[in-house]
Amino acid sequence: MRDSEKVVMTAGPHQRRPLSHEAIVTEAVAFIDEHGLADLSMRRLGQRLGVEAMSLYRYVDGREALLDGVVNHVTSGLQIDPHRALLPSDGWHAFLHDVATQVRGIALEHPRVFPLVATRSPSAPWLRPPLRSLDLVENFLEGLLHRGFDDAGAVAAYRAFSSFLLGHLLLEVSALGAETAPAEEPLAEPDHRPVDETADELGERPNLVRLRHQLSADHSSQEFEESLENLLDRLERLVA
Amino acid sequence: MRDSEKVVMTAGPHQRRPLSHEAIVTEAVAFIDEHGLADLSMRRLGQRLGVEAMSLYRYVDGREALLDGVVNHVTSGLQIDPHRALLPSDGWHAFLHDVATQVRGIALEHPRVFPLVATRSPSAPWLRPPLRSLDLVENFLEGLLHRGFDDAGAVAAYRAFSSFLLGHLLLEVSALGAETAPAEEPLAEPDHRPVDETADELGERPNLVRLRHQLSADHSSQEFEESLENLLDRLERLVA
DNA sequence: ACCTGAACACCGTTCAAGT
DNA sequence: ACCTGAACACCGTTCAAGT
Repeated sequence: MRDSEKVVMTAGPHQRRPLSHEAIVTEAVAFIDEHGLADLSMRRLGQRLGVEAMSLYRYVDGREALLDGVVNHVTSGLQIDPHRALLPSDGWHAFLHDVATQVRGIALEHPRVFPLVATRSPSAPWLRPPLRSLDLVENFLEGLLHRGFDDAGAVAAYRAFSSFLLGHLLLEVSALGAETAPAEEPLAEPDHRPVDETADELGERPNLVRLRHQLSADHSSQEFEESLENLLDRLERLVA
Repeated sequence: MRDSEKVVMTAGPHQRRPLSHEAIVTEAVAFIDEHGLADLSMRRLGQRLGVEAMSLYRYVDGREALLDGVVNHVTSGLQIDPHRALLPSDGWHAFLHDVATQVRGIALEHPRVFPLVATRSPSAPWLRPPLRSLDLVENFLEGLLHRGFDDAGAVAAYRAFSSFLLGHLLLEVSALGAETAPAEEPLAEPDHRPVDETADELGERPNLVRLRHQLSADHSSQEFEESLENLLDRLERLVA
């Protein structure tokens, strides 16, 4: 850790609600949202809860288990009810659209947690991120089967859908990081470079120079919807 | 770190080739391939190079910079030559297929490094994982423009392509992790559970019980090819 | 029952000192 | 020029001891 980013985390004995697995995990999520995963330590988390780090070990099984808890916590907000109709004219189309929108909501609410959801090893070989719990997948499959998919189709849809969500949402939160990360010390040397400051870095790369604004432009919502529609079209072939 | 997984890393003073940025990064990649990112420390990496940890700081700017170096190193193997024809009848179709295959090759060669490629914040807002360097993106865009894409089409293709690669490859390496992770202590209690050992964990989840083998089955190569073909079809609409 | 002090084996990083 | 010893401020984790 460089000296300039040494973290002091002065938030003193915060509240001192009764400790519990739930309370600890919730606070860990809040911490990562604010400071990022790299700054999360058992000691600092304890401090935020008004307790010494060692106390946390009564409720969580170490740091790795805590991170599993964090992933479970953010994904447990998902409501996948396989049998309730979402609209008058419900179908698997609406069902998948709803699940996709919910997962995207989580990713955007917790952009610094989502990479964890995307990259932690699933706990069983039949689970894939980002729908990584037994209940979530059971309900997801049931929702599709209930709406006309056969077994093979539902399995194929689970895979294609997982891959779609991972790709789009990771790209989206990664773009969020790219905008905020370079602003580490925004007040350092306000303007010592020429107006077109990026010309130097980009150098002899004419396409990048010409297209960098288009490349940075954010159309993630539309792209998400369009790609999702495309995926749904593809899945038409799988429904029995 | 639980006691059972305490790492001893007994590989003594390995070689003692002359230290350099390149040598250090290369060894770091090898280390992550073998032991995973969590076990990589400056001290252990120094040990592997026959040197004290402090010596590494002459050549790399700390651990975070080392990880950036690791990401650059594995992606620098990519050969994106925008103007050389890959086949007699070259076109953007073949060009994208080639790039996709190369990136997939990297992910499968370094499954424990790829999550880093996928999740580290890009160094500029016009870069997206997994094609995260200025040269890579410049060549990628040039390759498409050279084969008939206009500016907007090339930018849209870059995005769709990035998302596709991220999703598929992360899903694929994540599946690799799920198979190896539970086998932490494979000799502990060989068979004390009933034959259908998974029935307990899966509980009242009939779809999972019935489909778990299909869910675990690996068809990643075919799925990659098929989804890629689908993406290429979609991109037809973008070419001028 | 719940929390802590003290301790252990590790970290990343700096820097004056060695060769 | 290149490497190291010693030191500093941190880690995760255990466990006997306190209340």
